[in-house]
Amino acid sequence: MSKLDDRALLYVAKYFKALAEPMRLKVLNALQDGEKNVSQLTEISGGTQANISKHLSMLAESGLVKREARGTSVYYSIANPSVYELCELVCGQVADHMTSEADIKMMFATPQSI
Amino acid sequence: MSKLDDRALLYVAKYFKALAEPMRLKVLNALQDGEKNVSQLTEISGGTQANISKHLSMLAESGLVKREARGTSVYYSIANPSVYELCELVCGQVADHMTSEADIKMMFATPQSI
DNA sequence: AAGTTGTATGAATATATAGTTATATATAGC
DNA sequence: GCTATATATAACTATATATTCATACAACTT
Repeated sequence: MSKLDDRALLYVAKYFKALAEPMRLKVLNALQDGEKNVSQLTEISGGTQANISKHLSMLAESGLVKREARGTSVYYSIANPSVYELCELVCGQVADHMTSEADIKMMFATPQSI
Repeated sequence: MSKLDDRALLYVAKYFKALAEPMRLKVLNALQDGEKNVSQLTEISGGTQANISKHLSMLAESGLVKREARGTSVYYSIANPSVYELCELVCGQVADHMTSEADIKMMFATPQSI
C-alpha cells in the first residue's frame, strides 16, 4: 500500500472520528433544522459551554460544520447535509445488528425510555 | 433528551468509532474482494498479528465483520456491504474539504512523502 | 470607561485506545 | 502424545481524548 493511501486513510479516519462521539452527534442533530449559536447548542445538548465549544471547534476543523461570528455570538451550521445520509445509513446498520444480536432488548428494557 | 436517544447515540458513535482508525479502514479495504483469514490480513495490512487480531475482534463486536473459524484459521468477511457506501460518502466529503481548505497541497506536496 | 454577555482556551485529570511483547489456546499432521 | 501453525488474550506502555474549572478575549450596552 502506498504512502499516499495511508495519508488518505488518515483523513477518512479523522472524519469518522469526528462522528464517533455521542455529544458531537447530539450537536449535529441539533443543527439539522438550521444554524445555532454556542449558547443554544449548549442548552440543547445539556453540556457545559466549554465542552460544547471544544466539540464545535473539532467539528469545524474536520469540515463538518461552518463557523460564522455575528455580533457577540458565533453561529454554527452543517457544512454538508450529506452527513445526515451517513448517520441514517449507520442507524440502519446499527438497528440490523441490534435486532440480530438481541441488543435491542437492552434498548427497550425500560418502559418509559424513548 | 430521553435515555433511549442517548443510548442510540452511543450505539451510533460506537459504530463510527470502529471506522475511525486507519488500520481498521485498511483491514476493511482488504476485505472488499472477499473473506480473508487473520494471517492474510496481517500480511496485507503490514501490522502485527496481535494488533490485527484485536482490531478484528473490535470490528466483529461492532457488527462490521463476520467471523468464521475453519480448521486452524479464522476467516473474516464484511457483515454489511453498505459500509463501503459510507466510506465513499466520506471520501467525497473529505475530498471536498481538502480542496476547499487547500489541505490537498499537503497531500500532494512531496511526491513519495508519507 | 466600566460592566455584561458570549465564546474560546489553558491547565489538570481521568479514561480510553493503539500498539508491543509474551504467552495461552486450539487445531492439524505426524 | 508431540510438534507446528493459527489465533486470541493478558500485561504493559504510550498517547489521545473527553471533561471540568478557571480565565482570557471580544463585542455590545449604558
